[in-house]
Amino acid sequence: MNPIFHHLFQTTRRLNKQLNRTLNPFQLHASQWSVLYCVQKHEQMTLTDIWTYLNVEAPTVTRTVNRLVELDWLTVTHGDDRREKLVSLSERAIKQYPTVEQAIITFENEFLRNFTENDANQLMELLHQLDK
Amino acid sequence: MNPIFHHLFQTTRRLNKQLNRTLNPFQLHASQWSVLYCVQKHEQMTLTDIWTYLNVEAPTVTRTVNRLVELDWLTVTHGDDRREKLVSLSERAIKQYPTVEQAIITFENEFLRNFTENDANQLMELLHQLDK
DNA sequence: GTCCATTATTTAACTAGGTAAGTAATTTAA
DNA sequence: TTAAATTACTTACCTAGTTAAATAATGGAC
Repeated sequence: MNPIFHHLFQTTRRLNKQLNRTLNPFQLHASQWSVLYCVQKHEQMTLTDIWTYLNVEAPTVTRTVNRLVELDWLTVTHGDDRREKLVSLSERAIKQYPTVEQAIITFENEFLRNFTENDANQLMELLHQLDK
Repeated sequence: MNPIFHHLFQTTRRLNKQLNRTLNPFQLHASQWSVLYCVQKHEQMTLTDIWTYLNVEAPTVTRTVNRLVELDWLTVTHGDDRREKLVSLSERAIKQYPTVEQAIITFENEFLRNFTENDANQLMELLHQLDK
């Protein structure tokens, strides 16, 4: 296995693990947060909007959204097209969002403490290069 | 969510997915391959050796090794310390290893086709920076 | 030698990713 | 206007990561 791949996998595993620990006080996981994040940003999204944005498969999002509805972070309504589910933050989520967001920002700064603006740009550029 | 994290997650998800597709003809998955790879490299490893090397938790390796034994890619024996499991490639795995390895190498070259030696070093360096 | 701490592995239960195949609503086209 | 194709989402089933707690073998202190 190419050492680059090995390192990529290891870094993202560690990132995910530490994100989970950060979110633990809120009973949230990293992937759940990424859904909350984009729903908050767009105010309202369909499931297709979400899985397209996050670049994961539809069934993954179905499951995560259902869980977040159970946990009262999300609410779901229907629009004119009755196939679609319209997802938005619950009342409770709207109240708690800033607190969670602050914990995430603090964590991100810690995780990137050895990263300059330039390092960040370089990394983005290199990852982009792999996408082509 | 910081765009760097978003991109890191997306890139590794895509890498994993494409690795799985590459390995599909051999009825193998990416994580299973990473175990075969390090066992082949070290000839014989304990479970602890494996999860330390791969930097994952012990139960993950227990499960993957069991599956690979079922699929006749690995064989397990016991040493003097009867708590330990000594893992090595099966006869079948030794025969088929070069074929799988070649498929992986071809895939890696394709995945990294836009990457120069210098890009690779830069990426390694940046990931290393995040580990500190 | 016996008791206790440590080490190696496992089990159980959860989240999260994937594919393949299914259902129901909508759209297209003849 | 109805039949076929497409779209949105779900269900079922697999791999793979995690934590917490259990079991069994080993090693050390006395």
